[in-house]
Amino acid sequence: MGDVRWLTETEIDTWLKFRSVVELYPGLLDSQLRRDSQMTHMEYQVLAMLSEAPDRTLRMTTLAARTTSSLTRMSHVVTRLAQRGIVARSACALDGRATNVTLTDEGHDLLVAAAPGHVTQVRESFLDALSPAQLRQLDDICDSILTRIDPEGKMTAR
Amino acid sequence: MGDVRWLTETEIDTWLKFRSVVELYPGLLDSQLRRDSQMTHMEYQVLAMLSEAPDRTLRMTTLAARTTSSLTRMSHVVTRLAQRGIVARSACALDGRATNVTLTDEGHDLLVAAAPGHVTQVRESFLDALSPAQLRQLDDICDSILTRIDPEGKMTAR
DNA sequence: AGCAAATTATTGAATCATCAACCAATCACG
DNA sequence: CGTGATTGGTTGATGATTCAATAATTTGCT
Repeated sequence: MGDVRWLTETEIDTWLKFRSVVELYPGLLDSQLRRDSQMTHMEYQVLAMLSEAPDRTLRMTTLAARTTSSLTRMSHVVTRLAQRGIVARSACALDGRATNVTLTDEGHDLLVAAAPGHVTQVRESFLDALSPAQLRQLDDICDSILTRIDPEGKMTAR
Repeated sequence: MGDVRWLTETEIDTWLKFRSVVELYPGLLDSQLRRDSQMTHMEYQVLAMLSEAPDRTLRMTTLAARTTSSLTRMSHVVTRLAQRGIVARSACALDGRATNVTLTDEGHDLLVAAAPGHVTQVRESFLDALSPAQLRQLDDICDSILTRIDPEGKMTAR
Protein backbone atom coordinates (compact mmCIF):
# COMPACT_ATOMS: atom_id res chain seq x y z
CA MET A 1 0.00 0.00 0.00
CA GLY A 2 2.37 2.80 -1.11
CA ASP A 3 1.32 6.41 -1.35
CA VAL A 4 -0.65 7.55 -4.35
CA ARG A 5 1.26 9.12 -7.20
CA TRP A 6 -0.95 12.09 -8.03
CA LEU A 7 -1.15 13.37 -11.57
CA THR A 8 0.91 16.21 -13.04
CA GLU A 9 -0.78 19.05 -14.93
CA THR A 10 0.21 17.52 -18.25
CA GLU A 11 -1.08 14.13 -17.21
CA ILE A 12 -4.38 15.65 -16.15
CA ASP A 13 -4.74 17.41 -19.50
CA THR A 14 -4.15 14.27 -21.52
CA TRP A 15 -6.28 12.18 -19.21
CA LEU A 16 -9.26 14.53 -19.40
CA LYS A 17 -9.07 14.63 -23.19
CA PHE A 18 -8.91 10.88 -23.40
CA ARG A 19 -11.74 10.66 -20.93
CA SER A 20 -13.85 13.01 -23.05
CA VAL A 21 -13.27 10.85 -26.11
CA VAL A 22 -14.19 7.56 -24.47
CA GLU A 23 -17.18 9.18 -22.80
CA LEU A 24 -18.48 10.92 -25.93
CA TYR A 25 -17.74 8.38 -28.62
CA PRO A 26 -20.17 5.58 -27.78
CA GLY A 27 -23.06 8.03 -27.66
CA LEU A 28 -22.08 9.43 -31.03
CA LEU A 29 -22.22 6.00 -32.67
CA ASP A 30 -25.46 5.15 -30.93
CA SER A 31 -27.23 8.31 -31.94
CA GLN A 32 -26.36 8.06 -35.64
CA LEU A 33 -27.45 4.42 -35.83
CA ARG A 34 -30.59 4.99 -33.78
CA ARG A 35 -31.59 7.97 -35.86
CA ASP A 36 -30.90 6.44 -39.28
CA SER A 37 -31.36 2.72 -38.75
CA GLN A 38 -33.31 2.09 -35.55
CA MET A 39 -30.53 0.15 -33.85
CA THR A 40 -27.84 0.69 -31.26
CA HIS A 41 -24.13 0.45 -31.95
CA MET A 42 -23.98 -2.82 -30.03
CA GLU A 43 -26.77 -4.21 -32.20
CA TYR A 44 -24.95 -3.11 -35.34
CA GLN A 45 -21.81 -4.80 -34.10
CA VAL A 46 -23.74 -8.03 -33.52
CA LEU A 47 -25.13 -7.96 -37.05
CA ALA A 48 -21.70 -7.16 -38.51
CA MET A 49 -19.95 -10.00 -36.67
CA LEU A 50 -22.65 -12.52 -37.53
CA SER A 51 -22.63 -11.52 -41.19
CA GLU A 52 -18.93 -12.42 -41.46
CA ALA A 53 -19.20 -15.73 -39.61
CA PRO A 54 -19.64 -19.12 -41.27
CA ASP A 55 -23.36 -19.78 -41.74
CA ARG A 56 -23.87 -16.32 -40.28
CA THR A 57 -23.84 -18.06 -36.93
CA LEU A 58 -21.86 -17.65 -33.72
CA ARG A 59 -22.17 -18.87 -30.16
CA MET A 60 -23.19 -16.41 -27.49
CA THR A 61 -19.77 -16.41 -25.83
CA THR A 62 -17.95 -15.79 -29.11
CA LEU A 63 -20.38 -13.08 -30.07
CA ALA A 64 -19.92 -11.40 -26.72
CA ALA A 65 -16.13 -11.51 -27.02
CA ARG A 66 -16.13 -10.11 -30.56
CA THR A 67 -18.29 -7.17 -29.55
CA THR A 68 -16.70 -6.34 -26.18
CA SER A 69 -19.89 -7.25 -24.39
CA SER A 70 -20.58 -9.18 -21.22
CA LEU A 71 -22.50 -12.39 -21.69
CA THR A 72 -25.38 -10.98 -19.69
CA ARG A 73 -25.59 -7.92 -21.87
CA MET A 74 -25.40 -10.01 -25.03
CA SER A 75 -28.19 -12.23 -23.79
CA HIS A 76 -30.47 -9.22 -23.42
CA VAL A 77 -29.41 -7.78 -26.77
CA VAL A 78 -30.05 -11.08 -28.55
CA THR A 79 -33.44 -11.40 -26.86
CA ARG A 80 -34.47 -8.04 -28.27
CA LEU A 81 -33.05 -8.76 -31.73
CA ALA A 82 -34.77 -12.15 -31.81
CA GLN A 83 -38.10 -10.54 -30.89
CA ARG A 84 -37.68 -8.29 -33.91
CA GLY A 85 -36.84 -11.24 -36.17
CA ILE A 86 -33.33 -9.99 -36.86
CA VAL A 87 -31.52 -12.99 -35.39
CA ALA A 88 -32.60 -16.49 -34.36
CA ARG A 89 -31.45 -18.55 -31.40
CA SER A 90 -30.85 -22.29 -31.65
CA ALA A 91 -29.33 -25.01 -29.52
CA CYS A 92 -25.74 -25.99 -30.25
CA ALA A 93 -25.41 -29.64 -31.28
CA LEU A 94 -21.83 -29.96 -30.06
CA ASP A 95 -22.30 -28.53 -26.59
CA GLY A 96 -25.60 -28.76 -24.81
CA ARG A 97 -24.86 -25.66 -22.76
CA ALA A 98 -24.23 -23.41 -25.71
CA THR A 99 -26.61 -21.28 -27.76
CA ASN A 100 -26.09 -20.46 -31.41
CA VAL A 101 -27.22 -17.15 -32.82
CA THR A 102 -27.89 -16.81 -36.54
CA LEU A 103 -28.46 -13.69 -38.60
CA THR A 104 -31.76 -13.91 -40.50
CA ASP A 105 -32.18 -12.66 -44.07
CA GLU A 106 -34.19 -9.83 -42.69
CA GLY A 107 -31.36 -9.02 -40.33
CA HIS A 108 -28.88 -9.10 -43.17
CA ASP A 109 -31.00 -6.65 -45.15
CA LEU A 110 -31.06 -4.37 -42.16
CA LEU A 111 -27.27 -4.49 -41.87
CA VAL A 112 -26.82 -3.74 -45.57
CA ALA A 113 -29.11 -0.77 -45.22
CA ALA A 114 -27.35 0.53 -42.12
CA ALA A 115 -23.75 0.01 -43.20
CA PRO A 116 -23.21 3.05 -45.47
CA GLY A 117 -24.35 5.50 -42.83
CA HIS A 118 -22.28 3.88 -40.14
CA VAL A 119 -19.14 3.65 -42.27
CA THR A 120 -19.53 7.28 -43.22
CA GLN A 121 -19.78 8.17 -39.56
CA VAL A 122 -16.62 6.20 -38.77
CA ARG A 123 -14.77 7.97 -41.59
CA GLU A 124 -15.89 11.43 -40.63
CA SER A 125 -15.39 11.16 -36.91
CA PHE A 126 -12.34 8.91 -36.81
CA LEU A 127 -10.43 7.75 -39.90
CA ASP A 128 -10.52 11.05 -41.77
CA ALA A 129 -9.78 13.01 -38.61
CA LEU A 130 -6.34 11.42 -38.26
CA SER A 131 -3.22 11.21 -40.44
CA PRO A 132 -1.90 7.79 -41.51
CA ALA A 133 0.91 8.21 -38.98
CA GLN A 134 -1.56 8.99 -36.22
CA LEU A 135 -3.62 5.94 -37.11
CA ARG A 136 -0.52 3.75 -36.77
CA GLN A 137 0.31 5.39 -33.44
CA LEU A 138 -3.21 4.93 -32.19
CA ASP A 139 -3.21 1.29 -33.22
CA ASP A 140 -0.20 0.71 -30.93
CA ILE A 141 -1.67 2.84 -28.17
CA CYS A 142 -4.90 0.83 -28.21
CA ASP A 143 -2.89 -2.38 -28.05
CA SER A 144 -1.12 -1.13 -24.95
CA ILE A 145 -4.30 -0.02 -23.25
CA LEU A 146 -6.17 -3.20 -24.12
CA THR A 147 -3.32 -5.27 -22.71
CA ARG A 148 -3.84 -3.48 -19.42
CA ILE A 149 -7.60 -3.46 -19.25
CA ASP A 150 -8.24 -6.88 -20.79
CA PRO A 151 -5.05 -8.92 -20.34
CA GLU A 152 -6.63 -12.24 -21.28
CA GLY A 153 -8.24 -10.75 -24.37
CA LYS A 154 -11.56 -12.10 -23.17
CA MET A 155 -13.47 -9.09 -24.38
CA THR A 156 -11.57 -8.50 -27.61
CA ALA A 157 -11.22 -11.87 -29.31
CA ARG A 158 -11.04 -11.94 -33.09
CA MET B 1 -24.79 11.46 -52.29
CA GLY B 2 -21.45 9.95 -53.38
CA ASP B 3 -20.65 6.29 -52.96
CA VAL B 4 -19.44 5.01 -49.62
CA ARG B 5 -15.71 4.59 -49.17
CA TRP B 6 -15.55 1.21 -47.46
CA LEU B 7 -12.79 0.45 -45.01
CA THR B 8 -9.54 -1.34 -45.81
CA GLU B 9 -8.38 -4.28 -43.70
CA THR B 10 -5.93 -2.06 -41.85
CA GLU B 11 -8.57 0.53 -41.20
CA ILE B 12 -10.93 -2.11 -39.87
CA ASP B 13 -8.25 -3.41 -37.50
CA THR B 14 -7.49 0.00 -36.06
CA TRP B 15 -11.14 0.94 -35.90
CA LEU B 16 -12.14 -2.20 -34.02
CA LYS B 17 -9.35 -1.72 -31.50
CA PHE B 18 -10.32 1.88 -30.95
CA ARG B 19 -13.93 0.80 -30.69
CA SER B 20 -13.01 -1.77 -28.05
CA VAL B 21 -11.22 0.86 -26.01
CA VAL B 22 -14.04 3.40 -26.07
CA GLU B 23 -16.57 0.68 -25.37
CA LEU B 24 -14.66 -0.92 -22.51
CA TYR B 25 -13.14 2.05 -20.79
CA PRO B 26 -16.19 3.77 -19.28
CA GLY B 27 -17.30 0.52 -17.68
CA LEU B 28 -13.87 0.01 -16.19
CA LEU B 29 -13.95 3.37 -14.48
CA ASP B 30 -17.51 2.88 -13.30
CA SER B 31 -16.90 -0.51 -11.80
CA GLN B 32 -13.85 0.51 -9.77
CA LEU B 33 -15.60 3.58 -8.38
CA ARG B 34 -18.83 1.75 -7.71
CA ARG B 35 -17.05 -1.09 -5.95
CA ASP B 36 -14.72 1.04 -3.82
CA SER B 37 -16.60 4.30 -3.38
CA GLN B 38 -20.28 3.79 -4.18
CA MET B 39 -20.33 6.28 -7.03
CA THR B 40 -20.25 6.30 -10.80
CA HIS B 41 -17.47 7.86 -12.85
CA MET B 42 -19.81 10.68 -13.85
CA GLU B 43 -20.53 11.36 -10.18
CA TYR B 44 -16.80 11.36 -9.40
CA GLN B 45 -16.23 13.81 -12.23
CA VAL B 46 -18.92 16.11 -10.85
CA LEU B 47 -17.31 16.08 -7.41
CA ALA B 48 -13.86 16.65 -8.89
CA MET B 49 -14.95 19.62 -11.02
CA LEU B 50 -16.90 21.20 -8.17
CA SER B 51 -13.99 20.81 -5.77
CA GLU B 52 -11.76 22.89 -8.03
CA ALA B 53 -14.31 25.62 -8.69
CA PRO B 54 -14.52 28.90 -6.75
CA ASP B 55 -16.79 28.35 -3.72
CA ARG B 56 -17.00 24.74 -4.87
CA THR B 57 -19.91 25.92 -7.00
CA LEU B 58 -20.77 25.73 -10.68
CA ARG B 59 -23.85 26.26 -12.78
CA MET B 60 -25.56 23.25 -14.29
CA THR B 61 -24.56 24.13 -17.84
CA THR B 62 -20.91 24.62 -16.91
CA LEU B 63 -20.87 21.44 -14.91
CA ALA B 64 -22.36 19.53 -17.82
CA ALA B 65 -19.79 20.93 -20.25
CA ARG B 66 -16.85 20.13 -17.96
CA THR B 67 -17.94 16.54 -17.56
CA THR B 68 -19.01 15.81 -21.15
CA SER B 69 -22.58 15.35 -20.04
CA SER B 70 -25.87 16.46 -21.51
CA LEU B 71 -27.83 18.90 -19.40
CA THR B 72 -30.59 16.35 -18.97
CA ARG B 73 -28.20 13.74 -17.71
CA MET B 74 -26.57 16.21 -15.35
CA SER B 75 -29.93 17.19 -13.95
CA HIS B 76 -30.64 13.57 -13.02
CA VAL B 77 -27.14 13.05 -11.63
CA VAL B 78 -27.40 16.18 -9.47
CA THR B 79 -30.85 15.14 -8.24
CA ARG B 80 -29.40 11.85 -6.99
CA LEU B 81 -26.31 13.49 -5.48
CA ALA B 82 -28.47 16.09 -3.75
CA GLN B 83 -30.69 13.39 -2.26
CA ARG B 84 -27.57 11.85 -0.77
CA GLY B 85 -26.42 15.19 0.63
CA ILE B 86 -23.30 15.26 -1.54
CA VAL B 87 -24.19 18.44 -3.41
CA ALA B 88 -26.74 21.21 -2.88
CA ARG B 89 -28.75 23.09 -5.47
CA SER B 90 -29.42 26.82 -5.19
CA ALA B 91 -30.85 29.54 -7.39
CA CYS B 92 -28.39 31.74 -9.25
CA ALA B 93 -28.68 35.39 -8.25
CA LEU B 94 -27.38 36.69 -11.56
CA ASP B 95 -29.61 34.69 -13.88
CA GLY B 96 -33.05 33.55 -12.84
CA ARG B 97 -32.93 30.59 -15.23
CA ALA B 98 -29.73 29.15 -13.86
CA THR B 99 -29.13 26.70 -11.02
CA ASN B 100 -25.97 26.63 -8.95
CA VAL B 101 -24.62 23.38 -7.63
CA THR B 102 -22.35 23.35 -4.59
CA LEU B 103 -20.22 20.56 -3.19
CA THR B 104 -21.07 19.95 0.48
CA ASP B 105 -18.43 19.17 3.11
CA GLU B 106 -19.73 15.65 3.17
CA GLY B 107 -19.31 15.49 -0.60
CA HIS B 108 -15.78 16.78 -0.32
CA ASP B 109 -14.94 14.08 2.20
CA LEU B 110 -16.32 11.50 -0.16
CA LEU B 111 -14.16 12.82 -3.00
CA VAL B 112 -11.04 12.78 -0.83
CA ALA B 113 -11.77 9.20 0.11
CA ALA B 114 -12.40 8.12 -3.48
CA ALA B 115 -9.52 9.93 -5.15
CA PRO B 116 -6.60 7.59 -4.36
CA GLY B 117 -8.37 4.54 -5.76
CA HIS B 118 -9.46 6.37 -8.87
CA VAL B 119 -6.05 7.91 -9.54
CA THR B 120 -4.45 4.51 -9.11
CA GLN B 121 -6.86 3.10 -11.64
CA VAL B 122 -6.04 5.87 -14.11
CA ARG B 123 -2.32 5.21 -13.66
CA GLU B 124 -2.56 1.47 -14.05
CA SER B 125 -4.94 1.38 -16.97
CA PHE B 126 -3.79 4.46 -18.84
CA LEU B 127 -0.80 6.60 -17.85
CA ASP B 128 1.53 3.74 -16.95
CA ALA B 129 0.44 1.73 -19.98
CA LEU B 130 1.87 4.31 -22.37
CA SER B 131 5.29 5.82 -22.98
CA PRO B 132 5.77 9.58 -22.67
CA ALA B 133 5.93 9.76 -26.47
CA GLN B 134 2.69 7.85 -26.79
CA LEU B 135 0.99 10.14 -24.31
CA ARG B 136 2.02 13.14 -26.40
CA GLN B 137 0.76 11.43 -29.55
CA LEU B 138 -2.52 10.54 -27.90
CA ASP B 139 -2.98 14.09 -26.68
CA ASP B 140 -2.85 15.28 -30.30
CA ILE B 141 -5.02 12.43 -31.50
CA CYS B 142 -7.70 13.25 -28.96
CA ASP B 143 -7.58 16.90 -30.01
CA SER B 144 -8.20 15.87 -33.61
CA ILE B 145 -11.05 13.56 -32.73
CA LEU B 146 -12.69 16.04 -30.39
CA THR B 147 -12.52 18.72 -33.07
CA ARG B 148 -14.57 16.42 -35.27
CA ILE B 149 -17.08 15.14 -32.78
CA ASP B 150 -17.55 18.34 -30.76
CA PRO B 151 -16.49 21.21 -33.02
CA GLU B 152 -17.93 23.93 -30.81
CA GLY B 153 -16.32 22.43 -27.72
CA LYS B 154 -19.72 22.47 -26.06
CA MET B 155 -19.10 19.18 -24.29
CA THR B 156 -15.46 19.72 -23.42
CA ALA B 157 -15.17 23.21 -21.99
CA ARG B 158 -12.42 23.86 -19.45
C1' DA C 1 -42.20 48.88 -24.17
C1' DG C 2 -43.41 44.51 -26.36
C1' DC C 3 -42.84 40.16 -28.38
C1' DA C 4 -40.41 36.33 -30.66
C1' DA C 5 -36.48 33.55 -30.16
C1' DA C 6 -32.91 31.56 -27.57
C1' DT C 7 -31.16 29.92 -23.14
C1' DT C 8 -31.38 27.24 -18.79
C1' DA C 9 -33.20 23.65 -16.52
C1' DT C 10 -36.44 19.98 -15.00
C1' DT C 11 -39.56 15.99 -15.47
C1' DG C 12 -41.48 11.40 -16.75
C1' DA C 13 -41.47 7.59 -19.75
C1' DA C 14 -38.95 4.31 -22.25
C1' DT C 15 -34.72 1.96 -23.06
C1' DC C 16 -30.58 -0.14 -21.95
C1' DA C 17 -26.84 -1.97 -18.88
C1' DT C 18 -25.37 -4.08 -14.65
C1' DC C 19 -25.59 -7.02 -10.76
C1' DA C 20 -26.76 -11.11 -8.29
C1' DA C 21 -28.90 -15.29 -8.45
C1' DC C 22 -29.82 -19.22 -10.72
C1' DC C 23 -29.89 -23.52 -13.73
C1' DA C 24 -28.10 -26.94 -16.83
C1' DA C 25 -24.39 -29.27 -19.15
C1' DT C 26 -19.66 -30.63 -19.34
C1' DC C 27 -15.09 -31.41 -17.51
C1' DA C 28 -11.49 -33.05 -14.33
C1' DC C 29 -9.88 -36.41 -11.64
C1' DG C 30 -9.64 -39.60 -7.89
C1' DC D 1 -17.83 -43.65 -13.09
C1' DG D 2 -19.44 -40.30 -10.04
C1' DT D 3 -18.99 -35.98 -7.92
C1' DG D 4 -17.23 -31.23 -7.34
C1' DA D 5 -15.79 -27.47 -10.07
C1' DT D 6 -16.12 -24.96 -14.21
C1' DT D 7 -18.34 -23.28 -18.26
C1' DG D 8 -22.30 -21.37 -20.89
C1' DG D 9 -26.28 -19.04 -20.61
C1' DT D 10 -30.69 -16.83 -18.84
C1' DT D 11 -33.59 -14.06 -15.81
C1' DG D 12 -35.45 -10.34 -12.91
C1' DA D 13 -34.62 -6.40 -10.21
C1' DT D 14 -32.26 -2.19 -9.96
C1' DG D 15 -30.15 1.83 -11.66
C1' DA D 16 -28.61 5.03 -15.23
C1' DT D 17 -29.22 7.45 -19.73
C1' DT D 18 -31.83 9.23 -23.43
C1' DC D 19 -35.67 11.38 -25.64
C1' DA D 20 -39.60 14.38 -25.88
C1' DA D 21 -42.18 17.64 -23.68
C1' DT D 22 -42.58 21.50 -20.72
C1' DA D 23 -41.69 25.75 -18.07
C1' DA D 24 -39.48 29.95 -16.77
C1' DT D 25 -36.25 33.58 -17.67
C1' DT D 26 -33.53 36.43 -20.47
C1' DT D 27 -31.99 38.42 -24.83
C1' DG D 28 -32.51 40.70 -29.25
C1' DC D 29 -35.09 43.59 -32.17
C1' DT D 30 -38.15 47.02 -33.69
